[in-house]
Amino acid sequence: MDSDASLISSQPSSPDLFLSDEPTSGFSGTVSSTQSECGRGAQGRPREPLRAKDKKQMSESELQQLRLKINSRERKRMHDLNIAMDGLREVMPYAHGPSVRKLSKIATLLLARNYILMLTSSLEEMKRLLGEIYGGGHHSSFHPSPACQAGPALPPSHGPHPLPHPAMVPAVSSAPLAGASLSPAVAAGVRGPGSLLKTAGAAASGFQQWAGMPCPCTMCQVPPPPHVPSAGMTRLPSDSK
DNA sequence: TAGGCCATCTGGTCCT
DNA sequence: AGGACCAGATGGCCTA
Repeated sequence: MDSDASLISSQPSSPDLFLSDEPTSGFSGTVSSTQSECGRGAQGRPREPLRAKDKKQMSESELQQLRLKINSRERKRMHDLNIAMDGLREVMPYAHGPSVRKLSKIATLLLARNYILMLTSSLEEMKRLLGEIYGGGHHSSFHPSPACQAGPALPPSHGPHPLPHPAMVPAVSSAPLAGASLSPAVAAGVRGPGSLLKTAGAAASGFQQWAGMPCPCTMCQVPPPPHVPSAGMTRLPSDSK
């Protein structure tokens, strides 16, 4: 534990020092920029702990400089991750606004998963309904060709609901995220029940309405799919890691 | 005050 | 060699 690096870390650099190393505020937000900006020669080398030798050869200040550089990179990486997380929050069908507490990271991920499952289910339901409408004939207008499968299950302009979606809200803000093994706070998706929405009641009452109009999406047109919402948060085997 | 969430640092591992 | 990625540790902030 007492390595040279820990020696450095034992000298807590001031925040100013860290910030001055790289202006993260000016970062472009291109998540993949750090991966593609520098051309690196590809060569397979045996991985061995060569850092230890190098560290001993480096002076104290050089080590500190290296540490600051690495820390800065890691900070930027985490900032990129947070920006991506914010982008995910923006497209989630959840009430946004100053009066709404921001979803936590774990809640965002779980909600996103739920949302994807819901959309998948909606698409399947749409296909089924179209199949019924146009008859069961194999030459009906509805044929699940690859091109049509990418078709408009929802209008292209159908963005995220300004209000919590009926299929999403219960899963996040009140009902247990069907993962069950999550902590209550995480399962609630917010820091404390009822604290996410100051106007939770109003939001909940807007279920079948979408911006004052009947919601065009299939979730509001047809009964909720039997298997998705409740099973939305069932944990994958890999989740249990 | 305990618990949750988060940012940051850090060392290790993997990849190019 | 350098960078990305990952996970553990730590401390601060906030809320019930």
